[in-house]
Amino acid sequence: MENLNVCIRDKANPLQINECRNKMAANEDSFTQLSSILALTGNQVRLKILYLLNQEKELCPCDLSDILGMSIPAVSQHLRKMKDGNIVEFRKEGQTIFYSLKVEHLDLLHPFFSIINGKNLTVERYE
Amino acid sequence: MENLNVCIRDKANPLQINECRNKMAANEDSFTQLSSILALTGNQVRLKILYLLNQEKELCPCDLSDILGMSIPAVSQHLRKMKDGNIVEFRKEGQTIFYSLKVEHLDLLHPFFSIINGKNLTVERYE
DNA sequence: TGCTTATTTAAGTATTTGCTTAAGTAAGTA
DNA sequence: TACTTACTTAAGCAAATACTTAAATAAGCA
Repeated sequence: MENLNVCIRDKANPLQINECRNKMAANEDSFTQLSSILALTGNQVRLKILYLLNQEKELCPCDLSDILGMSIPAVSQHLRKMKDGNIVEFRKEGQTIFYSLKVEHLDLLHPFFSIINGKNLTVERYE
Repeated sequence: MENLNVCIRDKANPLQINECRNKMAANEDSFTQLSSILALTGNQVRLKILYLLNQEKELCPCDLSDILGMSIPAVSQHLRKMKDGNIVEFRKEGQTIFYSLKVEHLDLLHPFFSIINGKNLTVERYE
């Protein structure tokens, strides 16, 4: 970035800017991690898969393909992304592979499911 | 999709599949809306902007450009997406435009800010 | 009025995404 | 052993994304 288009208004608070910059630097890793998880949920197909896994406990690629009306490789590739992103896991039973949500990030995901179920956000606790 | 690669195992529960399919159809709009909001948060730059707006109440593109170390047009385009997505709004003061979070979706966003601040939702705290 | 400042918009581009089809793997089954 | 079945992986491609630079807009200010 050349940044020739600099804003030089004197109302800006350099102290505030600097504090913000430090905070960003300090939390760089958190932003990276969280945004990558949210990117996984920010796709309609994957959000549906996550919702279904939450509701049905576990499902195989075949079932998901059937429910979502899309090809098995397409589903499989979404599952791989989420497995790599550490929000789903699987177990094998014969040649069938059952996917499920990892407990680790359930707290992040649960409010999303509540929204979809129509239980509005403002009441989003469920203990 | 040609779906030649169909799974035909007999263990599948057609009743379960069908219920799921109905549920997906019934909530189609919710999935579309929520995933599009989550897609906005699933970008590191935008997540940072949202975090900063939450913390500083309001900021102009110029400040954000300065804090994030990126060009003003780049910031402006992210802000536009989020404005279109209805999660930020703005007010004008002279030639300066101050962006802020829309209250409407604060409940969805707040847990993200808590995670970044280290107040983790789950058990993995470290204080 | 003309010049500067703050911001947006537009056009161009490299990268990423999400599908497709085809091929590969691995666990039953005959 | 060979043939299914369930799934993954690879390659290819159209569309979307996120930046870049340059031009446009619009609000002060001299």
